[in-house]
Amino acid sequence: MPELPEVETVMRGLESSILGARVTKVNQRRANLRIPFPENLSQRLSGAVFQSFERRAKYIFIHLDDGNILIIHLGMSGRISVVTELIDSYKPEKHDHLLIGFDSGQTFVFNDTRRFGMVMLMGPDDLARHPAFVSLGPEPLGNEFNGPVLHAAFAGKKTPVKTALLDQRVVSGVGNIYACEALFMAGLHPERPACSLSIDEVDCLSRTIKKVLASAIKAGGSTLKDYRHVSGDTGYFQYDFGVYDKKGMACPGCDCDIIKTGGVAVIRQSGRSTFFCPVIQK
DNA sequence: CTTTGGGCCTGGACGC
DNA sequence: TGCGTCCAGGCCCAAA
Repeated sequence: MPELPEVETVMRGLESSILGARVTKVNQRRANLRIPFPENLSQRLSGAVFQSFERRAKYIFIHLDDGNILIIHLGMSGRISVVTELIDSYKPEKHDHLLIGFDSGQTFVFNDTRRFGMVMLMGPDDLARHPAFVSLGPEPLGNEFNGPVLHAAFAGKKTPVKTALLDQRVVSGVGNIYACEALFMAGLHPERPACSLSIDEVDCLSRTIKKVLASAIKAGGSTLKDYRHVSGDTGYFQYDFGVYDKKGMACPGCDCDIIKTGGVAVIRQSGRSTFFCPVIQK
């Protein structure tokens, strides 16, 4: 489900609903998701204040007042909701794996059907050394990400540009939807070897990545299936997709005859579906 | 080193 | 109605 815009939206929702709340009780309802829950999670969280929130790549960092950081990854189907209900009166639903109750009377609910999500808890030193974070590429919305930086990251990479964009060491936070959409907006064919793009093409691509991510954040992310804001609302960027999930349809940039062109095409690259317009993406 | 493929899970869509 | 197959927003690891 969640790529950068969805994770950013969830993080902002947490910020506006439980900033400064103190944990009163934790109900961990199974031993693991993709990885085991942290040891003694309940004891270590109890009494802690959720002091600030941050997104890095597709991870949410929650800074606690004891200096530790609660890290959450939503995997494919992870969903966080904050309900105005005491933890003891909340009736867990199927796939609710972690409940955190606060002194504000609210309850944080982490639901994850497929259990590809992750929860970690560690101090800043361990975080800085952790293999999941050391090799993360630049944040695409920051100034540290631009055409020259992306061009350098593509240098020597023969892998298709679409696949390269999914590599979190190249740029962090971009997933399958926004990789397809950014390439579409840049008019670039997804099968081009990453190293074959000119400076100008990569410059354009770096701008379309920023643009599509920023637009998607404004729209509150894309809801295909599981994804919801912490309030339960859906995102609506899915209505702005140019090519993703639009096999056989006319792309919005193209007035060609789809009977002749077949409309939006789908191919498989490294096991993932890539949607693109064969007419305008070269 | 780079790149690909399989595995981790559940459930929905589709074909028969 | 049921069964089998394929597919899905991500990430990690083994193998080539």
